[in-house]
Amino acid sequence: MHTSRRLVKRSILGSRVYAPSPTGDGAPVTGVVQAVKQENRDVEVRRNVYTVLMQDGSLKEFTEEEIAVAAKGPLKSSLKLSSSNGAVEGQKESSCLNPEAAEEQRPADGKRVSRDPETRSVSLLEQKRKVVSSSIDVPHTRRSEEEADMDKVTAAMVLTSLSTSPLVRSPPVKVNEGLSNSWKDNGPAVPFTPSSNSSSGGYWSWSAPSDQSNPSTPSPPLSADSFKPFRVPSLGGAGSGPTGPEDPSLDDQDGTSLLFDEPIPRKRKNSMKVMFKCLWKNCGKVLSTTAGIQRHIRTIHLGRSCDSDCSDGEEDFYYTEIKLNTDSVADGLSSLSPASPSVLSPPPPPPSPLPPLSQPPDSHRPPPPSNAKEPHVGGTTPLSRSAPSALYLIHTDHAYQATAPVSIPSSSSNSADSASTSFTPTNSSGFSISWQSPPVTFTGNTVSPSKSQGFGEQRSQTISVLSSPPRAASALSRKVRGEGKKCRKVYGMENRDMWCTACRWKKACQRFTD
DNA sequence: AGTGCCGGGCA
DNA sequence: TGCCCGGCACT
Repeated sequence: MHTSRRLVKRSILGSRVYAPSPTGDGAPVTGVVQAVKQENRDVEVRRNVYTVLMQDGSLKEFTEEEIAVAAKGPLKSSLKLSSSNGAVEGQKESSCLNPEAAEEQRPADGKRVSRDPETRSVSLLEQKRKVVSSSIDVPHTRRSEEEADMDKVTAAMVLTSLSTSPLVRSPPVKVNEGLSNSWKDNGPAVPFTPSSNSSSGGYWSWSAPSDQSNPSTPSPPLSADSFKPFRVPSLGGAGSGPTGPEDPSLDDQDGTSLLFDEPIPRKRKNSMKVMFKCLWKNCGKVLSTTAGIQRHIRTIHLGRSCDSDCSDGEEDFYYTEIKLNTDSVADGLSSLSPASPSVLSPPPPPPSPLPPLSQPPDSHRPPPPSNAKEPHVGGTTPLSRSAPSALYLIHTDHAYQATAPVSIPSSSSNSADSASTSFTPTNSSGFSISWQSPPVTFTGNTVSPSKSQGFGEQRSQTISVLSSPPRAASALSRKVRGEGKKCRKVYGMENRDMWCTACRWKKACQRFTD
């Protein structure tokens, strides 16, 4: 309501209108509204004067009534979104606004935007503002009705909310309706095109986790009813042209949607697991359910203790959906750090920057999970903090081999060092893993000093590993895999009887020692 | 998947 | 102790 009102008010510029002929012959002429100014002729009656650029290039001023009469109806305004020159063909008054909108135009509305005459040259920026403001649902609750200088302030607010909100929102349905009515015949002048929209949205919003320039509770609580209409067209809405209103449902099912409706677990690919990652600054909480992540955000970050029913939906801004390949990453997540993907897990540790200590400067740069779909979060994300830790483990797993007395490859010296600092077994054989959550992660694929073992077996053995000196002797004694010929290769399986006994017994070959 | 071989079971 | 094999690491 209020939103549309404002849109109406602002959108008159650029409208093509009929105006009385300046020659007085009665033949209406067309012109484009260039500016609106408000005349306060007396205290009570305020009237708008429209500066219209006539076809002949002259500028004329008309009162609202004059234009309205000439146009056979009240001066209607809709979003006159036009290309750069503001020329709007074919939209004229045919842009049928609902009576309510028309009514908003009346002088009686004391809150009409006072348009400075200097704005008669409608700049590109102005046009863009209109585009933006028409595409974005700015909840009226955030805006004061007393805003006098609407254009700039509104635009600023819109931009601000856009840039800070992790969620790109779509224009409210009402706006779309208006648009579809007035623009349906107007292909090129689509309010927003896929490119423009996605670019703007992608550009501003989400660098969220990495870009922490908007640390303080960025995005406003938007009214819940504005959610659904909005979330949709942001991505696919424009692809099919000016069919904005129909898009929502379609886009909602878009698998690549960045939007998260409450019933998230809809269609999931077999091997994909959907998690929800907290986007709060320095928080990387990953939970498996929307309820969980919302609760986390609500309680931890928003400081609200109440239940979800008193939520205004603000939590939605602070988490994102990520898809994990359950074969690899998710498994690592769930098995290595069981605490994280759990709804019931306690709140994460107080937000803190990534511990530089635990991360060797150059030895590892965990590639983001290939299948993890994240909304262009640059660099290391909270997720990648946990998931790649599996890789980390795998790397360090080689450490024990490197710590053989013979030589220590420099590449692994880092982990060896960190091992000595973070965890110091009796003989520093590669107990290096020292990243964030100490005990739990440690149980993962830690170094098995003596011999390789099954995963579960390693887990069960963790205690003993911690409590007793690793069997370094046996670990180190494991022969480096011989590269030379072995009995099996030489004689083949069919001549097994020709193998040395060791080979026959699956022991280290004694015949072809390296 | 193939290979090397460690750890452990069994007689 | 000899023999065998499960299973892991590595290629």
